[in-house]
Amino acid sequence: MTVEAQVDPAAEAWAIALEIVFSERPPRVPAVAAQFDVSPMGLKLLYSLEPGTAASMRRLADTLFCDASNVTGIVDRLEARGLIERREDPGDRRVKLIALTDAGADARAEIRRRLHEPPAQIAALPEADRTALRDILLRAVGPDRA
Amino acid sequence: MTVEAQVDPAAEAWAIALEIVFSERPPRVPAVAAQFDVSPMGLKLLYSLEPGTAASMRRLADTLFCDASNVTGIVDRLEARGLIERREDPGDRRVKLIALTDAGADARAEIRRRLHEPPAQIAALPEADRTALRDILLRAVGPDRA
DNA sequence: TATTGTTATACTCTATAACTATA
DNA sequence: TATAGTTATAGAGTATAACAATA
Repeated sequence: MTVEAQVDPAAEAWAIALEIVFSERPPRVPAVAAQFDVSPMGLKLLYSLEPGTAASMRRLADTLFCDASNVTGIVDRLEARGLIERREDPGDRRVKLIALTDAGADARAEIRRRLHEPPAQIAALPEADRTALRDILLRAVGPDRA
Repeated sequence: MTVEAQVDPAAEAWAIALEIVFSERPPRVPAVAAQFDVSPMGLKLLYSLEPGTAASMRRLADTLFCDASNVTGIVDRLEARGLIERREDPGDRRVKLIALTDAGADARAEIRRRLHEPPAQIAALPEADRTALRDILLRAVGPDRA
Protein backbone atom coordinates (compact mmCIF):
# COMPACT_ATOMS: atom_id res chain seq x y z
CA MET A 1 0.00 0.00 0.00
CA THR A 2 1.60 3.25 -1.09
CA VAL A 3 0.54 6.80 -0.34
CA GLU A 4 -0.07 9.26 -3.16
CA ALA A 5 1.49 12.70 -3.09
CA GLN A 6 -0.79 15.18 -1.33
CA VAL A 7 -0.96 18.94 -1.64
CA ASP A 8 -1.66 19.51 2.04
CA PRO A 9 1.08 18.14 4.31
CA ALA A 10 -1.58 17.44 6.96
CA ALA A 11 -3.47 15.20 4.50
CA GLU A 12 -0.23 13.42 3.66
CA ALA A 13 0.48 12.98 7.38
CA TRP A 14 -3.00 11.62 8.04
CA ALA A 15 -2.70 9.22 5.09
CA ILE A 16 0.50 7.81 6.56
CA ALA A 17 -1.09 7.51 10.00
CA LEU A 18 -3.98 5.56 8.45
CA GLU A 19 -1.53 3.33 6.61
CA ILE A 20 0.18 2.57 9.93
CA VAL A 21 -3.16 1.75 11.58
CA PHE A 22 -4.29 -0.45 8.68
CA SER A 23 -0.95 -2.29 8.68
CA GLU A 24 -1.25 -3.48 12.28
CA ARG A 25 -1.65 -7.28 12.59
CA PRO A 26 -4.02 -8.02 14.19
CA PRO A 27 -6.05 -4.78 14.00
CA ARG A 28 -5.72 -3.12 17.40
CA VAL A 29 -9.28 -2.34 18.49
CA PRO A 30 -10.85 -5.74 17.66
CA ALA A 31 -7.84 -7.48 19.22
CA VAL A 32 -8.09 -5.58 22.51
CA ALA A 33 -11.87 -6.03 22.53
CA ALA A 34 -11.39 -9.79 22.14
CA GLN A 35 -8.75 -9.77 24.86
CA PHE A 36 -11.29 -8.38 27.32
CA ASP A 37 -14.20 -10.37 25.84
CA VAL A 38 -16.25 -7.26 25.06
CA SER A 39 -17.61 -5.89 21.79
CA PRO A 40 -15.86 -2.97 20.04
CA MET A 41 -18.64 -0.68 21.30
CA GLY A 42 -18.31 -2.09 24.80
CA LEU A 43 -14.59 -1.35 24.56
CA LYS A 44 -15.26 2.26 23.55
CA LEU A 45 -17.72 2.66 26.43
CA LEU A 46 -15.18 1.37 28.96
CA TYR A 47 -12.49 3.54 27.37
CA SER A 48 -14.62 6.67 27.64
CA LEU A 49 -16.35 6.30 31.00
CA GLU A 50 -14.23 7.96 33.68
CA PRO A 51 -13.86 6.30 37.09
CA GLY A 52 -15.75 8.12 39.82
CA THR A 53 -18.26 9.56 37.35
CA ALA A 54 -21.62 8.34 36.09
CA ALA A 55 -23.29 8.90 32.73
CA SER A 56 -26.89 8.42 31.64
CA MET A 57 -27.69 5.89 28.92
CA ARG A 58 -28.70 8.80 26.71
CA ARG A 59 -25.32 10.46 27.12
CA LEU A 60 -23.57 7.15 26.40
CA ALA A 61 -25.57 6.86 23.18
CA ASP A 62 -24.23 10.29 22.17
CA THR A 63 -20.67 9.32 23.11
CA LEU A 64 -20.86 6.04 21.21
CA PHE A 65 -22.75 7.66 18.33
CA CYS A 66 -25.28 4.84 18.21
CA ASP A 67 -28.99 4.37 18.81
CA ALA A 68 -30.19 4.45 22.43
CA SER A 69 -31.83 1.03 22.00
CA ASN A 70 -28.41 -0.38 21.30
CA VAL A 71 -26.94 1.02 24.51
CA THR A 72 -29.30 -1.21 26.49
CA GLY A 73 -27.65 -4.31 25.03
CA ILE A 74 -24.11 -2.98 25.35
CA VAL A 75 -24.70 -2.03 29.00
CA ASP A 76 -26.47 -5.35 29.68
CA ARG A 77 -23.42 -7.33 28.59
CA LEU A 78 -20.90 -5.14 30.43
CA GLU A 79 -23.07 -5.30 33.55
CA ALA A 80 -23.29 -9.10 33.28
CA ARG A 81 -19.48 -9.11 33.15
CA GLY A 82 -19.42 -7.06 36.35
CA LEU A 83 -17.55 -4.18 34.73
CA ILE A 84 -20.24 -1.50 35.10
CA GLU A 85 -23.40 -1.02 37.16
CA ARG A 86 -26.74 0.74 36.71
CA ARG A 87 -27.68 3.27 39.37
CA GLU A 88 -30.79 5.36 39.86
CA ASP A 89 -30.71 9.08 39.29
CA PRO A 90 -32.17 10.74 42.42
CA GLY A 91 -33.11 13.81 40.39
CA ASP A 92 -34.95 12.10 37.49
CA ARG A 93 -36.52 8.69 37.93
CA ARG A 94 -36.54 8.05 34.17
CA VAL A 95 -32.75 8.12 34.04
CA LYS A 96 -30.30 5.32 34.77
CA LEU A 97 -26.75 6.29 35.57
CA ILE A 98 -23.93 4.02 34.46
CA ALA A 99 -20.73 3.80 36.49
CA LEU A 100 -17.63 1.63 36.42
CA THR A 101 -17.24 -1.04 39.10
CA ASP A 102 -13.80 -1.53 40.65
CA ALA A 103 -13.22 -4.37 38.18
CA GLY A 104 -14.37 -2.09 35.38
CA ALA A 105 -11.96 0.64 36.43
CA ASP A 106 -9.13 -1.90 36.42
CA ALA A 107 -10.16 -3.12 32.97
CA ARG A 108 -10.41 0.46 31.72
CA ALA A 109 -6.87 1.28 32.86
CA GLU A 110 -5.47 -1.76 31.07
CA ILE A 111 -7.58 -1.10 27.95
CA ARG A 112 -6.28 2.46 27.79
CA ARG A 113 -2.71 1.28 28.25
CA ARG A 114 -3.11 -1.22 25.40
CA LEU A 115 -4.79 1.25 23.03
CA HIS A 116 -2.20 3.93 23.77
CA GLU A 117 0.72 1.68 22.90
CA PRO A 118 2.23 3.25 19.79
CA PRO A 119 2.57 1.01 16.72
CA ALA A 120 6.05 -0.37 16.05
CA GLN A 121 6.89 2.25 13.42
CA ILE A 122 6.15 5.09 15.86
CA ALA A 123 7.83 3.44 18.83
CA ALA A 124 10.99 3.00 16.77
CA LEU A 125 11.37 6.72 16.05
CA PRO A 126 14.27 8.53 17.74
CA GLU A 127 13.51 10.36 20.98
CA ALA A 128 13.54 13.79 19.32
CA ASP A 129 10.86 12.75 16.81
CA ARG A 130 8.67 11.12 19.47
CA THR A 131 8.70 14.19 21.68
CA ALA A 132 8.13 16.49 18.68
CA LEU A 133 5.18 14.31 17.64
CA ARG A 134 3.72 14.55 21.14
CA ASP A 135 4.20 18.32 21.29
CA ILE A 136 2.54 18.88 17.90
CA LEU A 137 -0.47 16.76 18.87
CA LEU A 138 -0.70 18.51 22.23
CA ARG A 139 -0.91 21.81 20.37
CA ALA A 140 -3.58 20.31 18.09
CA VAL A 141 -5.95 19.46 20.95
CA GLY A 142 -5.10 22.53 22.98
CA PRO A 143 -3.41 22.92 26.36
CA ASP A 144 -6.61 22.15 28.29
CA ARG A 145 -6.88 18.59 26.96
CA ALA A 146 -3.42 17.58 28.15
CA MET B 1 -12.09 12.69 27.79
CA THR B 2 -8.67 13.56 29.15
CA VAL B 3 -5.34 11.92 28.52
CA GLU B 4 -3.26 10.68 31.44
CA ALA B 5 0.39 11.56 31.67
CA GLN B 6 2.53 8.94 29.91
CA VAL B 7 6.15 8.05 30.46
CA ASP B 8 6.85 7.47 26.77
CA PRO B 9 6.18 10.55 24.63
CA ALA B 10 5.17 8.23 21.77
CA ALA B 11 2.46 6.67 23.95
CA GLU B 12 1.27 10.13 24.92
CA ALA B 13 1.22 11.12 21.24
CA TRP B 14 -0.73 8.00 20.26
CA ALA B 15 -3.23 8.59 23.07
CA ILE B 16 -3.91 12.09 21.76
CA ALA B 17 -4.27 10.78 18.20
CA LEU B 18 -6.81 8.22 19.44
CA GLU B 19 -8.67 10.95 21.31
CA ILE B 20 -8.86 12.96 18.08
CA VAL B 21 -10.19 9.94 16.15
CA PHE B 22 -12.75 9.09 18.86
CA SER B 23 -13.92 12.71 18.96
CA GLU B 24 -14.90 12.85 15.28
CA ARG B 25 -18.65 13.19 14.72
CA PRO B 26 -19.72 11.12 12.92
CA PRO B 27 -16.94 8.49 13.17
CA ARG B 28 -15.04 8.68 9.90
CA VAL B 29 -14.85 5.10 8.61
CA PRO B 30 -18.54 4.17 9.13
CA ALA B 31 -19.56 7.54 7.69
CA VAL B 32 -17.52 7.11 4.51
CA ALA B 33 -18.67 3.50 4.19
CA ALA B 34 -22.30 4.68 4.40
CA GLN B 35 -21.58 7.43 1.88
CA PHE B 36 -20.53 4.81 -0.67
CA ASP B 37 -23.12 2.26 0.50
CA VAL B 38 -20.52 -0.39 1.31
CA SER B 39 -19.67 -2.18 4.55
CA PRO B 40 -16.61 -1.14 6.57
CA MET B 41 -14.81 -4.22 5.25
CA GLY B 42 -15.88 -3.41 1.70
CA LEU B 43 -14.44 0.05 2.25
CA LYS B 44 -11.13 -1.36 3.42
CA LEU B 45 -11.02 -3.68 0.41
CA LEU B 46 -11.60 -0.78 -2.01
CA TYR B 47 -9.09 1.34 -0.10
CA SER B 48 -6.41 -1.34 -0.34
CA LEU B 49 -6.85 -2.77 -3.83
CA GLU B 50 -4.65 -0.85 -6.24
CA PRO B 51 -5.96 0.02 -9.72
CA GLY B 52 -4.33 -2.04 -12.46
CA THR B 53 -3.57 -4.91 -10.11
CA ALA B 54 -5.48 -8.05 -9.15
CA ALA B 55 -5.50 -9.99 -5.88
CA SER B 56 -6.75 -13.49 -5.07
CA MET B 57 -9.57 -13.92 -2.58
CA ARG B 58 -7.07 -15.60 -0.28
CA ARG B 59 -4.78 -12.59 -0.36
CA LEU B 60 -7.73 -10.28 0.29
CA ALA B 61 -8.63 -12.36 3.35
CA ASP B 62 -5.09 -11.79 4.64
CA THR B 63 -5.28 -8.05 3.90
CA LEU B 64 -8.68 -7.71 5.59
CA PHE B 65 -7.65 -10.05 8.43
CA CYS B 66 -10.90 -11.98 8.20
CA ASP B 67 -12.06 -15.49 7.32
CA ALA B 68 -11.96 -16.47 3.64
CA SER B 69 -15.64 -17.41 3.73
CA ASN B 70 -16.41 -13.82 4.59
CA VAL B 71 -14.51 -12.49 1.58
CA THR B 72 -17.00 -14.25 -0.69
CA GLY B 73 -19.83 -12.10 0.67
CA ILE B 74 -17.82 -8.88 0.68
CA VAL B 75 -16.74 -9.45 -2.93
CA ASP B 76 -20.28 -10.51 -3.93
CA ARG B 77 -21.71 -7.19 -2.76
CA LEU B 78 -18.96 -5.04 -4.28
CA GLU B 79 -19.30 -6.96 -7.55
CA ALA B 80 -23.08 -6.45 -7.54
CA ARG B 81 -22.40 -2.74 -7.11
CA GLY B 82 -20.14 -2.86 -10.18
CA LEU B 83 -17.08 -1.70 -8.24
CA ILE B 84 -14.95 -4.84 -8.67
CA GLU B 85 -14.91 -7.91 -10.91
CA ARG B 86 -13.86 -11.53 -10.58
CA ARG B 87 -11.36 -12.80 -13.15
CA GLU B 88 -9.89 -16.22 -13.74
CA ASP B 89 -6.29 -16.92 -12.94
CA PRO B 90 -4.72 -18.52 -16.06
CA GLY B 91 -2.06 -20.17 -13.89
CA ASP B 92 -4.30 -21.81 -11.27
CA ARG B 93 -7.92 -22.63 -12.02
CA ARG B 94 -8.83 -22.72 -8.31
CA VAL B 95 -8.00 -19.04 -7.91
CA LYS B 96 -10.19 -16.05 -8.64
CA LEU B 97 -8.52 -12.71 -9.11
CA ILE B 98 -10.28 -9.56 -7.95
CA ALA B 99 -9.74 -6.26 -9.75
CA LEU B 100 -11.28 -2.80 -9.61
CA THR B 101 -13.63 -1.75 -12.40
CA ASP B 102 -13.35 1.80 -13.73
CA ALA B 103 -16.19 2.78 -11.41
CA GLY B 104 -14.38 1.04 -8.56
CA ALA B 105 -11.17 2.94 -9.27
CA ASP B 106 -13.12 6.21 -9.20
CA ALA B 107 -14.78 5.22 -5.91
CA ARG B 108 -11.40 4.23 -4.48
CA ALA B 109 -9.85 7.60 -5.32
CA GLU B 110 -12.70 9.44 -3.62
CA ILE B 111 -12.65 7.07 -0.63
CA ARG B 112 -8.94 7.66 -0.16
CA ARG B 113 -9.39 11.42 -0.44
CA ARG B 114 -12.12 11.33 2.22
CA LEU B 115 -10.18 9.07 4.61
CA HIS B 116 -7.02 11.13 4.20
CA GLU B 117 -8.75 14.40 5.15
CA PRO B 118 -7.15 15.38 8.44
CA PRO B 119 -9.48 15.98 11.40
CA ALA B 120 -10.24 19.61 12.22
CA GLN B 121 -7.70 19.80 15.06
CA ILE B 122 -4.88 18.66 12.73
CA ALA B 123 -5.99 20.79 9.80
CA ALA B 124 -5.97 23.86 12.05
CA LEU B 125 -2.30 23.48 13.00
CA PRO B 126 0.13 26.07 11.65
CA GLU B 127 2.01 25.17 8.46
CA ALA B 128 5.25 24.44 10.30
CA ASP B 129 3.55 21.87 12.56
CA ARG B 130 1.75 20.19 9.67
CA THR B 131 4.92 19.76 7.64
CA ALA B 132 6.83 18.60 10.73
CA LEU B 133 4.09 16.07 11.43
CA ARG B 134 4.29 14.77 7.86
CA ASP B 135 8.08 14.56 7.97
CA ILE B 136 8.10 12.63 11.25
CA LEU B 137 5.52 10.14 9.95
CA LEU B 138 7.43 9.77 6.68
CA ARG B 139 10.50 8.83 8.72
CA ALA B 140 8.37 6.36 10.71
CA VAL B 141 7.30 4.36 7.65
CA GLY B 142 10.61 4.75 5.84
CA PRO B 143 11.52 6.52 2.62
CA ASP B 144 10.29 3.64 0.42
CA ARG B 145 6.65 4.01 1.52
CA ALA B 146 6.41 7.68 0.54
C1' DT C 1 -46.44 16.49 25.04
C1' DA C 2 -41.60 15.26 25.31
C1' DT C 3 -37.95 12.30 27.05
C1' DT C 4 -35.57 8.01 29.05
C1' DG C 5 -34.95 3.56 28.65
C1' DT C 6 -36.68 -1.03 27.07
C1' DT C 7 -38.53 -4.59 24.03
C1' DA C 8 -39.75 -6.69 19.47
C1' DT C 9 -38.21 -7.25 15.08
C1' DA C 10 -35.57 -7.61 10.98
C1' DC C 11 -31.24 -7.02 8.71
C1' DT C 12 -26.27 -7.09 8.21
C1' DC C 13 -21.88 -8.86 9.29
C1' DT C 14 -19.08 -12.48 10.99
C1' DA C 15 -16.93 -17.08 11.99
C1' DT C 16 -17.19 -22.30 11.87
C1' DA C 17 -17.72 -26.26 9.45
C1' DA C 18 -18.69 -28.94 5.48
C1' DC C 19 -18.41 -29.06 0.55
C1' DT C 20 -16.52 -28.71 -4.56
C1' DA C 21 -12.87 -28.12 -7.72
C1' DT C 22 -8.55 -28.01 -8.55
C1' DA C 23 -3.51 -28.69 -7.48
C1' DT D 1 -3.19 -34.57 0.72
C1' DA D 2 -3.46 -29.69 0.61
C1' DT D 3 -5.42 -25.33 -1.04
C1' DA D 4 -8.98 -21.79 -3.16
C1' DG D 5 -13.32 -20.56 -2.98
C1' DT D 6 -18.26 -21.42 -1.85
C1' DT D 7 -22.36 -22.61 0.82
C1' DA D 8 -25.02 -23.59 5.11
C1' DT D 9 -25.68 -22.23 9.47
C1' DA D 10 -25.79 -19.89 13.71
C1' DG D 11 -24.42 -16.05 16.62
C1' DA D 12 -23.52 -11.26 17.56
C1' DG D 13 -24.38 -6.27 16.63
C1' DT D 14 -27.22 -2.78 14.78
C1' DA D 15 -31.20 0.32 13.68
C1' DT D 16 -36.33 1.13 13.43
C1' DA D 17 -40.51 1.28 15.56
C1' DA D 18 -43.61 0.67 19.32
C1' DC D 19 -44.02 0.72 24.24
C1' DA D 20 -44.03 1.99 29.56
C1' DA D 21 -42.66 5.15 32.97
C1' DT D 22 -41.71 9.67 34.18
C1' DA D 23 -41.08 14.58 33.42
